[in-house]
Amino acid sequence: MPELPEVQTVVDELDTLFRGRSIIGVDIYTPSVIPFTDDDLDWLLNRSVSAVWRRCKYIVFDFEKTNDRLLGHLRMTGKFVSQPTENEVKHTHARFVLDNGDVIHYVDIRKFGGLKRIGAESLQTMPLGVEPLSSTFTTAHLSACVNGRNRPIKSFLMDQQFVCGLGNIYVDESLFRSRVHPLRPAQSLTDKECRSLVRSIKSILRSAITNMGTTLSDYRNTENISGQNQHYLMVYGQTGKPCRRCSTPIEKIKLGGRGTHFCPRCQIIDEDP
DNA sequence: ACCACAACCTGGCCGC
DNA sequence: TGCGGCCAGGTTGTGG
Repeated sequence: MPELPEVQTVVDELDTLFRGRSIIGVDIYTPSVIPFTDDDLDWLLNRSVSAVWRRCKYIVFDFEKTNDRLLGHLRMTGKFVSQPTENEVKHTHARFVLDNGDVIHYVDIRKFGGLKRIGAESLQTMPLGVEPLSSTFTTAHLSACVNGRNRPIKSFLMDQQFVCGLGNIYVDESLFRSRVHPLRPAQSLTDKECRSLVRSIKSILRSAITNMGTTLSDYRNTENISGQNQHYLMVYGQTGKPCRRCSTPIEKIKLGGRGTHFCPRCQIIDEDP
């Protein structure tokens, strides 16, 4: 479910809920999802949270008086909620009780996501690329990365080791805005197209964060409220509908096992027909 | 080194 | 109603 804008929305709320609070109770219902040992629980209980933040699509909990952290990932259907509905109670795998009485539940239908304790240096050794909203994500960086890579530009952008945080929705939307066909070999992009893509990606992610993320079915923020960005999608999930730029019906193909949406007229493969 | 693909789970939807 | 098949916002391991 969640890509960078959704994770950012969740993290902003988690930071408000957790920062400065101590975790005074932890209940684990599904150990495979939240594999805390007794040792981990001893470490965690009564410890104060200093910050909750995001790296790519990972959620990071920092604590006082320790260099260890909690690292979370929502994968497809994970969410943190303070107000679970009846339907979600059966998919709750853990709950955290804070010293102010708040209770935050980790809910995950498909059980792909989860939460684990990591050491201080773990984050740096993970194969994660640049943050797309940072000043290090530039035309020069993208141009250098696509050099020598023949895979489709969509597959390249989905790979978190070059640029991280993008997923299926925002890759399709960014390629549409920059009029680049998803099947174009990455190395075939011109500098001009790389420049355009960098700008599209930053702009689309920022708008999605402003809109509190895209809710298609599962995604909700911690108060179980939907995002609003789904109302602004140009190609994702728009199969058969007229392109909002040229009225040609939006097409959907399979690329790397993922549904891929594009306008066959705006996003051409051949640069000079 | 690069890249495609199956696997991990559950639930919703569509067609028969 | 029921059942099979396909789809889903992500990542990882395997094998060519």
